[in-house]
Amino acid sequence: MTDNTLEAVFTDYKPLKKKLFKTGGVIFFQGETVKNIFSILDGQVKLERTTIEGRSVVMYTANTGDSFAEAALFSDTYHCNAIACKDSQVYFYPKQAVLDMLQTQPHKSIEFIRILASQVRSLRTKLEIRNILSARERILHYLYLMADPTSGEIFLKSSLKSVAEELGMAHETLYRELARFAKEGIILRTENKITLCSNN
Amino acid sequence: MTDNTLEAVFTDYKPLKKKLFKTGGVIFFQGETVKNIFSILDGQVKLERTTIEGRSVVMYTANTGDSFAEAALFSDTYHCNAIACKDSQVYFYPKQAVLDMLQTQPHKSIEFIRILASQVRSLRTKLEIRNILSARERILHYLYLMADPTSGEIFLKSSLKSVAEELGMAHETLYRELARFAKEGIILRTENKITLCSNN
DNA sequence: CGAGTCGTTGAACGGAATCAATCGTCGTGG
DNA sequence: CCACGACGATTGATTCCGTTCAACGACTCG
Repeated sequence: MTDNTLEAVFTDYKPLKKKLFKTGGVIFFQGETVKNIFSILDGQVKLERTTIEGRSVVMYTANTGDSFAEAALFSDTYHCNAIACKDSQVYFYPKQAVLDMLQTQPHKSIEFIRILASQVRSLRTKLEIRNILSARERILHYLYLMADPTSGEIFLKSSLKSVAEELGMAHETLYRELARFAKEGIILRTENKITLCSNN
Repeated sequence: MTDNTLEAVFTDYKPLKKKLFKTGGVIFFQGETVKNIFSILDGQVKLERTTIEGRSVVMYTANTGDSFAEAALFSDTYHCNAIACKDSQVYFYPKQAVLDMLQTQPHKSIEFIRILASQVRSLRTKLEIRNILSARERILHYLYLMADPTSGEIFLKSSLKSVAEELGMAHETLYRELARFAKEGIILRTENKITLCSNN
């Protein structure tokens, strides 16, 4: 849906470096010098940081087609760890080459701005959802935002468990509330589709 | 701290439109055609959306120096409402003029990319904090991120109440936990400063 | 076929929201 | 100038919602 890929920016940048990371493989560590930014040809990568107590906190989960660490273009070191959570094919874009390209090719930088702007909007939406304290209303608002405006249909691309993670709640809570919504007739559920029943 | 202002991008863009909005004044509504993007000379503006039940949810609070609605550059309509929550002086940057400028002046577009990248990083950090379910640990992690790495000092720029809002919890909870931290000797509190006691 | 994961539901506990009351400060207008 | 209202900070009491622990079926994959 959101077209977050850098590939459009790099259509004619041929000498791409590509590398396969096994599940658990480290693309970079927090504090390392920034040499590249990345996009995922296929797989999944988590950006995470460690808390004082040593627990890891997920900042962002990048999927196939997404780019990540673009924000590091203007930073000397990475601010988090990047770990492959599936076997992943990852493209490397050297930082300096990217900066040069943006400097010299206006339409590429506009495209890059478009991608970043789309990321900003998507992140704001996620934060907006988190600003709702009640789990029930948070889920409802999420469904409302995700649903097709006319049909009210939501096609689940990912597992409910990862949706729960995105919503910032225990997955059990999501299951329970969805069951309750279904019982109350607010939603209809099939295999991988949820339909919002608009009875206003 | 984060230099989110657009002014650097517009140093030589003279014919600025500036307007004063009283508290509660509407800069734009969701659904309106995008004509401008904005920055705040002085004041505070909330970007919000309405839920199905009619409650308003804050997406973003922009303060003096911040720009907002830059993500709307690539959108036909605004995706949220913008309301002044203090009397605010707001700069207008016509959308098309901005796009033209980015197209023609590479160093400006690089600067714009830098601003957007910084916003992405800041939003990711906020989201990272929200991924911690326990209020206690969330506050602790927030303090850790905000503190000066060497001195452990945190200077409170805003009210604790707005910090609580940013952390996504009731303000009473924040007060209580801070009091508890102080009692446990984890932090030291003075008027507008919190110091993390590093006893690892 | 067993290990791993998702989806689902139950039970119980605890933590965080909510309601409420007080105090101090600041700005404003009569 | 002082009273009043608004708001932030703080703390207490209570309620309830959501986490956590637990158990089970279904499914996939090696």
